[in-house]
Amino acid sequence: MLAIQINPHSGVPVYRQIIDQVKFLVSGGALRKGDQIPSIRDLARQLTLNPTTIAKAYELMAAEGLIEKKPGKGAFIADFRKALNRAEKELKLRELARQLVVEADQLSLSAGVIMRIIGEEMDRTQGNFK
Amino acid sequence: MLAIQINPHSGVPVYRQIIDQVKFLVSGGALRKGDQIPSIRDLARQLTLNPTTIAKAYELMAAEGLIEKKPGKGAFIADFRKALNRAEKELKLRELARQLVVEADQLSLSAGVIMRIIGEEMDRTQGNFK
DNA sequence: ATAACTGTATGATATAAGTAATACAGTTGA
DNA sequence: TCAACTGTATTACTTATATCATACAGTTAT
Repeated sequence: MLAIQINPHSGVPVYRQIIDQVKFLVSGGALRKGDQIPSIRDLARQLTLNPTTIAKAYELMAAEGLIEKKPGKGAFIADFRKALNRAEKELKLRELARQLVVEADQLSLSAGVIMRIIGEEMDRTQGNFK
Repeated sequence: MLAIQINPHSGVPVYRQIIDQVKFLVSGGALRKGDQIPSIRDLARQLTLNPTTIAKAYELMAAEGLIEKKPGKGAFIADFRKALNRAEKELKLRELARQLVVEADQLSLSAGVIMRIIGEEMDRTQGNFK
């Protein structure tokens, strides 16, 4: 059973918390392509939430290409890496990069520091970087 | 006069657009520490918006340490780099870095590609990186 | 075929976010 | 001093967000 913990009083919408946690689990390798995640209703019961709320999270994840929903079967981690081509991926990342660079510039952190911090975060993420 | 352009139909709240543009102008060197920015009421007139909306943007920028508001005088770009110490700065940046790394991992972009894109964005930003 | 499961669609409701109207209060500089 | 400027505070209004209740419709496996 998937270990999803939500905090209803965190201020972060629960549907967002669900997405973040699934992403985190995928990122850490706990969930892999093809793995089944709980059905909308199961997770709704488990978290004592309305199924519509879970459906919203799943809907958004499916739109991102993170999962695939199969009516009658369930929801599965998708091969989302193929959903976007190389150029689209880079564009998506570039947005985040620009945001980070602008922020870093305003903090007057040097290029070296920025690169070090990113490197450290890569190490911390148990993804494909090791 | 400050060149601030807002788009009321972009979906992005106008107070946020204002903050983003000021940050952009600071980042690009068009605004420097000590420079005066328009008074709340001036900008409100200029953009045909309620002063309260501008006040909100200024309030948030002041809270971030980006500007200083001086009643009776106006608002000025602050020496915000001194507002945070080194550790706080890095912590702030680390948050953005983690977000970027998780995203990049999910897109299965290599460390090399990530570093290249960030480098390119640094070049693009006319900040202190050159 | 049909019970038990999947996700889907529609509408209601409560809360928060964004913006505005308006009145307030302090600072400046002739 | 006082007119003309600064930012501030309170309140109201509108729109968007988040969640829920409930009914719908397709798929599966016995």
